[in-house]
Amino acid sequence: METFTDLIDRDKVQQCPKHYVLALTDTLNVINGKWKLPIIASLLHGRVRFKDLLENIEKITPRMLSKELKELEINGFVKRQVYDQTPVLIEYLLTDSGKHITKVIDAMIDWGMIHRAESIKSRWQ
Amino acid sequence: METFTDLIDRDKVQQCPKHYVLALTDTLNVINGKWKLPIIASLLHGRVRFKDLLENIEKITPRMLSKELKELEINGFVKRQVYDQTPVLIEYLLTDSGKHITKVIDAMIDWGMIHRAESIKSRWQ
DNA sequence: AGTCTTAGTATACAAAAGTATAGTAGTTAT
DNA sequence: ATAACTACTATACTTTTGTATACTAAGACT
Repeated sequence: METFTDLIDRDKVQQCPKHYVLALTDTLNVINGKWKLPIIASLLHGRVRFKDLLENIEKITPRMLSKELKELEINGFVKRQVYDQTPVLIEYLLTDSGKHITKVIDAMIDWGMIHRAESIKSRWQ
Repeated sequence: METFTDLIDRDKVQQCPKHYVLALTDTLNVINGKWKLPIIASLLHGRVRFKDLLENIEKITPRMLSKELKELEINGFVKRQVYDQTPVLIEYLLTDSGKHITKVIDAMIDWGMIHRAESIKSRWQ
């Protein structure tokens, strides 16, 4: 597949297709904000309950957790599963799309680590 | 190098090292907000002047452009070069780190496009 | 002297994101 | 009857992010 890097290399970025821009802003929306990545990290373990997320993620309030989970669900990133027991059991889990975001996270960590190394180096030049 | 995906696969994410988290938030800080990616996209063409950025990036105000460029400069992502001519010429350009962010952008576009395809599919199931 | 250009800054405001704290509904346990 | 647990919601507030509009400084141009 043709990548963004390819487009840049050929100095064609001005014609960067709209579906690329859409895909990019989609991804940004999914990971952006203070709590999205911590939530995703917690869900990568498997199915988790509201209460456990509240405990695992330091300092998040129920309001923010509820809001973010709703957004992630609407965006098809997270599934909310209700088990009709008593007491009611509700579990959150990542969809397949949700699981695949690790590729993006890897690329981000990769860049971030190289970038840190380079900014330290350049301070001593 | 050990990736985030590796950590998840081995169910070890709880011990996810701090430098990974730092690298990840660094990257997120660089690309998030409304204007960062449009500015980066414009700078990928080469050296650009303030005025040209104002024209290339639709609807950005000089205040926001100035603010974002300063942040990107502080983060070692962009370089500001002053040519002592008359009239003064100032050019902005990406550092090497800045250029390499295309890898992250590629991963994001990739995920975004697959995710879009999957959410459309799942609507008809 | 007045206008143009470049590269911004200043001030005030609106909107979005996040925080703090308390409360609710439906059980279950004592 | 009262207390506890789960999964939230409500209200009010603060902080951050972004917008609108106008202005400045320094030289060049006429």
